[in-house]
Formats: sequence, structure tokens, C-alpha cells
Amino acid sequence: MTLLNAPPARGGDSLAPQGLIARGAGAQMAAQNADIARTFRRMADLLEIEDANPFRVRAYRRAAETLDDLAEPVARLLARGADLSDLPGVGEDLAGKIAEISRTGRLAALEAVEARTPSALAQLGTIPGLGPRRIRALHERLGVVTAADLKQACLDGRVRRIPHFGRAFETRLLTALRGGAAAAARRRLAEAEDDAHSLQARLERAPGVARVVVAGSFRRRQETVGDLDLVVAAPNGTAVGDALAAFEEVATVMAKGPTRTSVVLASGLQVDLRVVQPDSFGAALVYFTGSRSHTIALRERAKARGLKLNEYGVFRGDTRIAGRTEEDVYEALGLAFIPPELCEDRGEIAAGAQGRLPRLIALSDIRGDLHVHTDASDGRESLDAMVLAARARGYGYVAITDHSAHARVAHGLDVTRLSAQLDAIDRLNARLQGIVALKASEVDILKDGRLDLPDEALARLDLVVAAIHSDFGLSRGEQTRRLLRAMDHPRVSIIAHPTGRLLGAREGYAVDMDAVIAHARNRGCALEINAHPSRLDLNDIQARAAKSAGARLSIGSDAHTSLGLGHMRLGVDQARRAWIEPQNTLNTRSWPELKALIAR
DNA sequence: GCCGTTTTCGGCCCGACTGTTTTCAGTCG
Ligand SMILES: Nc1nc2c(ncn2[C@H]2C[C@H](O)[C@@H](COP(=O)(O)OP(=O)(O)OP(=O)(O)O)O2)c(=O)[nH]1
Ligand SMILES: [Mg+2]
Ligand SMILES: [Mg+2]
Ligand SMILES: [Zn+2]
Repeated sequence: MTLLNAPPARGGDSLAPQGLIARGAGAQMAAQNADIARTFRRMADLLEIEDANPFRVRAYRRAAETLDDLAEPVARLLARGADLSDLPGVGEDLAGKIAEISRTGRLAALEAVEARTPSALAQLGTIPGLGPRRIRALHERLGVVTAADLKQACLDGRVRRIPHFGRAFETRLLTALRGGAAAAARRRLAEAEDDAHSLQARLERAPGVARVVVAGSFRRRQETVGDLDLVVAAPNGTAVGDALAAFEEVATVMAKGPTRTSVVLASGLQVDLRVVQPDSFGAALVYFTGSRSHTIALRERAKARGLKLNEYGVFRGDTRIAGRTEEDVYEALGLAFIPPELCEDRGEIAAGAQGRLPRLIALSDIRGDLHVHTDASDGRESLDAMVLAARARGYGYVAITDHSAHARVAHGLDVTRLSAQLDAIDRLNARLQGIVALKASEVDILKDGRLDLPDEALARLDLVVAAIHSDFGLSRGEQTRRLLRAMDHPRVSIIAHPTGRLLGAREGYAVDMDAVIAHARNRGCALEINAHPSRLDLNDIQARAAKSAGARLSIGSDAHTSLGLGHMRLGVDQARRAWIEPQNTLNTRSWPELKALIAR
């Protein structure tokens, strides 16, 4: 199979019209999938403000999601002569529009809409409580286009005179506008975990609470989360909502009712709480775990079978036939239980109907860690400490993969220092029971694809992990050739963090992931799912493409401290989102099995 | 705008909370 998308959107949406997609100076390259998706979302936002058919609006959003889920660039699909209308949610019309954007970087239909409805209006939708209808009213009645216009209109007292606005809403708008009006940024999954567990633990002590689960994107283990969504089983929802609202870190209570409470913490993190009776807890979990599109697909399936699904249960007429557990709910819909990590409407419902869900990898399948640093390079702890910590985690092996000398800021090891480390590993293994430390390296891939260590040095290693840490700016072709050449080296068993992306900080370098995956498969070289919370590289979609192509994965913690070994589970989470099974992965095997596998 | 072991036309998930809405629209999950 194929490649990816560029990582999510680049930074903040600009106010500039999107009909013409800005490109780097002179670079006349095809629009990327993410650009096309962004164009469709912009189209949907503006059509919605124009009060277009909501299902037409939804069609653009659905197609945008499909594009985000695509592992292969549209330009390549087109070059291959593929029929884009085979993609879910893409028909004749949108297939043509995708091709148009891919070819020209523009969408005439969007430019036509923008001529009537300024693109900047869509930005106002990021202000809480401001939706398409109100934006339309502000535009039509007051000529508001930008946030600055809106602020002035509020100050003039013109907003309150529009029907359905009122003084309270005007005040709320002003507050939001003074606060910069920016919606809180998504945060990395790992950064939400402390808040999630703390909220969960305290809500468990709230009145009458039987169960608390953090659902939403957090439970699906999405790499970033927009908020925290908690589902609680309790007889009295108001009492639980009161308890949440009273937590000291709560800055604002956005909404509060008998079953739902929404608050914003001082940190800016939003927390949505949903409380149901215990006999609805399973249905509420299905609802609040999402994803939205997964849930909608389930509800459509229920309807097609003469049933109704909501957050209280599965109903035939007025009779509830399921609701207490998620398994019951899925079963009532003719489905096997679908693990949260798969609930993205990426084929899991069809698989669940046919009993073809994957046997997902779990943390307990992991037999060792193949990416670990020590204080010899940029790690913080000694070789002994790291190996003992790995043993304490129950691993049978741990690969010591310090950097090579080219990685100067990481204090990489030259041949002499590496040789000393290998001797130290031999001595450690001689006296250590229960785990074997593998002599390894995270060797730099030089600009031309050669490795930063001579073959004589590599020959002493049990395992060679290769990675790019420099020259991120090469062209797509050069970067791809560089990676393929590294994989051609017979001793290279794993490519670490194959795209180099850093969540929220840096897009991956330009590379033809399709070609990388195909070459990895042909060379028997594994691609890493780097479990570092800022990397998660490959991502879920890329890793799934790698699995589909028959390439192997390796999940490595990239630990720089003994605590960092614990990041392994974040990598496993992403592997699960990629539908990966134990046999797709190197480090679900014993060292003897692994050794046989990488010998080539 | 998409889509079809009920359909090629007529559907498209379903419910909670807010506010000035006096009978429900708008927004959000
Ligand atoms: N039925 C239905 N459920 C929805 C809808 N929107 C959201 N949900 C459910 C599924 C979501 O996973 C869950 C939480 O909503 P969120 O807006 O927090 O989304 P989610 O957590 O999936 O992603 P996030 O990281 O918060 O952006 O609520 C909807 O329009 N219809
Ligand atoms: Mg959420
Ligand atoms: Mg939410
Ligand atoms: Zn590393």
C-alpha cells in the first residue's frame, strides 16, 4: 500500500482566502491531501454560513475526513488512474473537485462562494457559542466580517438588538474576544494523562458514583486530544456535576444540567462530563467514546435494522434491548465489541460485522525495547540503570541504541567510544540474569544515505537502528533515496522515527512514504513506531499502511531515562490504532526469534 | 453532495443545555 498525509494542519488558520492555496516560492507542486481537506472544510464552513443544505455541508466534511485518512497522496492516485469516486463519501462531483485542487491548487467553486461570503467569517466560528446562523446574522445585519468588526459591534451595543442575541450573549462575546478568542490548542495525549487520572480519581469519590471512564479521543488514544470527556455511572447527575464544578482547578462552568456538565480548567483544558444511570453506562460509553463518525455509522446501522441507538441504549420501539455494557450494545447491533482505538470509521464496523477484527497488539505482548539511550550519548542514566529498569519491566532484552558521532549535540559515540560501550555491555551481560542487553546503535543516516559507522564497527552489533537527524531540508526525491539507501545496508534492521515529525513543533521531512514502506517490505527492514510522546512516528495511518504492505514494525520507547521506558505503551496505543497484531511487530518476539528474523 | 441485500429518489444520528425563545432556535457533544 501507500503513504500518508502531511501531519495535521500547519499552525493557526490564516485569515487569507483559501481558494488559492499558498505555496512555497516557485514550488509548483501538487496540492497535498491535507491542503485539499482544508479547502473542503473551508467550503463547508462558508456554505453552512450561507445556510446551504446541511447534508451538502456534511458531504464536504466527510470527504475531508476521508482525505485525512488516506495513506497515499491524491496526486499519486490520480497518476495511477484511480477512480477517486471509489473513496468513501466521494462521488462524481467531489472527485472532480479533488482533481481540480490537486492539479491547480485552487477550487473555482470555493472562490465563487468566497466572492459572496468572506472567508474570514469562518474564523468567527472558533468563538464558543458562535455558530453559522449567528455569524450569518452578524454579517447580514451588521456587516461584521472580522473579529475586530464584531468587537466594535458589541461595544456599540448593536449586537444585542439582533434576534436571538441579547445582552448576555453580547457580554459573553466581548469576554471571549478580549481573551484573544482563540480556541484552546489541542494537546499531546501524554500531557493530558495526569489531568485525566486526577479527575477520574476524584470523581470516583463523588456522591453515588459507580464508574468513571475517560472516553472521547483520550480513550481512542488519539495522538492529541482537544478536551477530556468523562462518562460516569451514578444515580444523581446533578450531584456529580456539582462535584466537578467545585474542583479547585475549574475556571469556568460552561454548561451544567442534570446529565451533562462542561467546564474549562485554569489550564485551558475543557472537560465534558456525562452522567447516566448504570443500566445505560455501556451505551453512554459507546456514545462518548466516539468517534463522531463511528457513532453516526453505528446509529445508521441501528436504524437500518429497525432499532434506535442513543446514549441510553439500543431500543426496539420503546423497549430497551441493550445498554448496560458496550458488549451488549455492539451485540444488539450484530457486531463484535470494537476496541476504542479502532473507533474511527475506518472500516471497523464492517470488520466487526464479519468477525474480522484484528487481534490487536497489547502492552503485554511486548518482550523487549529496541530503542534506548544511556548517558553515553544524550540519555540521562547509566547503562546499568537502563538495563535494570528494562528488566524490572519484565523485558527479556533491551537494545542499547546510543547515537553515533555525527549526532554531535547528542554527544554521539565514535568508533572508539562505541567499542568501549560494547565491552561494557558484554561485561554487564556476563553478570546479569533475566535480561540480555543488545549491542546496538542508533546510527545516523548521512546526507547521502551512507551510515555514520564503518562496517567493521557495525559488524560487532547485535542490532542496527538507523535514523535521520540532520539535513531535513532535502527534496522529497533526495530524502527518499537517502532512506532507501540506508535500508539497502544489510545490517540495518530498523529505521527509527521514519518521518522525523515532532508533534506540535515540526512537520516531518518530505519523503515518499509509499516508496519507503515498499522498500522496507522488500528489504525485510522494520519501520519504527517511535513511542516518544512528541514523536509517535510512524503515526497510526502510516503504520497501518506499512502493515497492509507487509512491512514489519518495531515499537521503541526512545527512552532517555528509566522512566522513559514507560512510553512504550504510547507506541502500543498507536500500533493498536494502526490495526497492528503481534506478528506484525519485531519486539513481540523472544530475542532468539528476533535474532533469526533480522539475520539476512 | 452522497448513497443503495429494503431504495437510483428521498433520505441523511440523536440528544442536552442555553436563553428572552412564549413554544423553540442555535450550538454543541
Ligand atoms: N452522536 C453524536 N455524538 C457526538 C457528536 N459529536 C461528538 N459526539 C461524541 C463522540 C465524541 O467522541 C464524543 C466527545 O466529543 P468531542 O468533541 O470531545 O470529540 P473527541 O473527544 O472525539 O475529539 P477531541 O479530541 O475532543 O476533539 O462525543 C455528534 O455530533 N453526534
Ligand atoms: Mg474530546
Ligand atoms: Mg468533548
Ligand atoms: Zn533515539
